[in-house]
Amino acid sequence: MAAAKPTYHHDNLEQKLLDAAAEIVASQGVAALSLRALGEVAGVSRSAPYHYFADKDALLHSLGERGFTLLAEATEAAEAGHVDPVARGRAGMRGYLRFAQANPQLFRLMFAGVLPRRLSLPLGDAGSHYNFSSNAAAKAFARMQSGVAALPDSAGLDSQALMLRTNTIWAAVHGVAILAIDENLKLVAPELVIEALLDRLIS
Amino acid sequence: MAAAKPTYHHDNLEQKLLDAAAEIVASQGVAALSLRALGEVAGVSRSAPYHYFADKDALLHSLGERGFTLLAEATEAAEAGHVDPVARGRAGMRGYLRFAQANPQLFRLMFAGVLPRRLSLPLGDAGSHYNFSSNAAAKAFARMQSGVAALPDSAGLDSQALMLRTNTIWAAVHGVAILAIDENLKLVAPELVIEALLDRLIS
DNA sequence: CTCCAAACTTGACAGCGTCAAGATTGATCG
DNA sequence: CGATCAATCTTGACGCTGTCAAGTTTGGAG
Repeated sequence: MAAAKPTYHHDNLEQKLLDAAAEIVASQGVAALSLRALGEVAGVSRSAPYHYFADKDALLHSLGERGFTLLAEATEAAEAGHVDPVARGRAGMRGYLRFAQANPQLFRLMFAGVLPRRLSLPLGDAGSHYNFSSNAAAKAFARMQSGVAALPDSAGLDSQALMLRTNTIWAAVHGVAILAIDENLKLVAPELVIEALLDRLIS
Repeated sequence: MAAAKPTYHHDNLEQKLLDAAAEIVASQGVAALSLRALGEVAGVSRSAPYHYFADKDALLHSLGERGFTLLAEATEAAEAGHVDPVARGRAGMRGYLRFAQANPQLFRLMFAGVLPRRLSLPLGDAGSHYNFSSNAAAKAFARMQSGVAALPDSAGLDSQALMLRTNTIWAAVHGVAILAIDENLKLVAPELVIEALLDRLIS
């Protein structure tokens, strides 16, 4: 048992706070996350987080950022081992769905419009900009885009057409993920819906 | 100017409250909706709503219910005039997207997982049940399903296959709508994405 | 005219995010 | 070793929130 008395210096409290916040969100949803409960879990007072996050929104933003990094890792891991671009693409999309199912509360947080302060980030090399709620999100999208570019049917597409195709596939898969975690696809397994979409969209 | 003094009996205060709440949500988002502000707008005290709604969640639930009714009306209006099943289906989906774009905050509320107390409603005539966050949502889905059933490619599909196809189309369109209202498709017009999906999914 | 149940208000409480002011600490320098 | 300081964390306080209990007003029935 560590001291129950106030301790003033921790190491890496920022990470500890993020971990605790992630656990609360995962288990009870974003609505249940209060700075006071967070402090209690992290063994720290209610306003300690203000030294690392400007306000609660900034904390949620960091949580979302982490989420997009995890999402990118999950799809990357799902693609690993596949060499055929079509197989890779399909595997990645299945990974996207599985991530959402495994982290429903986090996924909702990432896309529920809760995240403030969207960033305008340079995307690709054309100097075009893409509004994303996080830096990691932009990277994840860029990865996805290069995967789509590698598909046989994408040969010869100009950048605008490639962007359209990437958005199309993404939107479809994302729709399945969102509806799946809200249990709105109950009568049909989400995996079946994903396969049906991939059959039509990826080749 | 009506009396500034407390008035104790209004007519149809429930509707007045819902209207005021809808306006606040539409203009400032669900996070800005407080019962106190609601009471002020409706010219009533802070706890008057408790006579019509068990709590704030119940009020949000009613707002969502109204949203699904409006969504159903919007898609129905979009389909009106088209006789060809394919044209009807495509028009309905375009209406779905336009509704989301015209009512982003409401649409988010309907699908953000904010809505509590999902209902388990009988769907169709097979005695199967479908979890929906509102009664009107179930009706809207049933309408959509009958539209999909009318498509030429749906001929001979059993109920499970038909359900799969409905879910597939819905998920794809819903994904576009959700990403569109969060401005994540900025580099490509959402309308283009919808058309690309309808080309692949509806025929 | 009286009375009552429904409609609405007021007072109060705990919990929330946030800020200002104070307490504690490990590190640095004489 | 002892003093000093900036970084770190706590405590107190404020206004806002959802919610409930108790009180007030009202239209209508008897």
